[in-house]
Amino acid sequence: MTIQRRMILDELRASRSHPTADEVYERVKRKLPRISLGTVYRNLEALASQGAIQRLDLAGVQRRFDHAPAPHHHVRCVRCGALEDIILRGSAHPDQLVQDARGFEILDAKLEFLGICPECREPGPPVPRNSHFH
Amino acid sequence: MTIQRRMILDELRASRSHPTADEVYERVKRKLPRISLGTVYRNLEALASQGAIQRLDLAGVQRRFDHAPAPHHHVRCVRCGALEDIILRGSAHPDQLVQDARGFEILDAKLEFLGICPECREPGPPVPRNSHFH
DNA sequence: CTGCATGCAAAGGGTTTGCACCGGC
DNA sequence: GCCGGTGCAAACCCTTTGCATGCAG
Repeated sequence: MTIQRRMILDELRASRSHPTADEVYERVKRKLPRISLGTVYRNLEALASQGAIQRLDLAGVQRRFDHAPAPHHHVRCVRCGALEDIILRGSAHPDQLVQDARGFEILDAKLEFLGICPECREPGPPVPRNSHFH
Repeated sequence: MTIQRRMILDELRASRSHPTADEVYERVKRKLPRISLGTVYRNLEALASQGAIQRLDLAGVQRRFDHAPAPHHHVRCVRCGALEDIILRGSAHPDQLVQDARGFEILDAKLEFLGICPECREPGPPVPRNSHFH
């Protein structure tokens, strides 16, 4: 556990926003100005593979990282791209949703909701859209 | 509807495999040797935005394209990366799964299952793993 | 001393874009 | 001729990687 890895983990835990690697990099750089983006990627990867954090590979957008290692689901705002945790009604095994699995052995499911966040629902200046958010 | 766009659409419809853009490119190139990858991307994008086909932005992998414009769900093999359509038990609105939406207005959900495909379940030479497939 | 993690920069893969050209109208 | 769509290549973004250096144990 180097000082870089420590700061990266702290920064991630201090943030609720599921930051991207370069967001983590920008924040950690305030305290460790000589840290490199490569180091951030390497440490995020290492932390994820040891189960301390979670990689979020979401549909069609840049990868994000989650301080919480346990799997859970997310909502993404289709206007501004904001990403938040979401709470589902039940925690049924994905198998229970499947009628015909085409012979696959189902291990897991990735469920991402799309919607409009509270801020974007309010009237106001239009948020610049990004095709990735659809 | 240029000849290029026609061939791209035909090739996609002839394929069940949800090909990537470069796979479409390789296949169409057999009949139109001078077609460029840029043209393939532009036409896939155009076809998708006019609703003739569907872009699949899946979690953590290269984008794929689906000849079927209607939304449906998929299974991805975590070993070989194969992607197939899947049939769910019901067609409940995603809202019904959500207990706390954090103020979001839920519009849609992207649901992707992960599993092992029939081929990869059989004993045999191990399929080279790709970290993207997890 | 040894070795692993770092900083740096370059490479890599997938996708988008600028631009000149072409071909149909 | 006009104009949109093309081919080509370069640019782009995110991510990974090779390498020499440096710090920790």
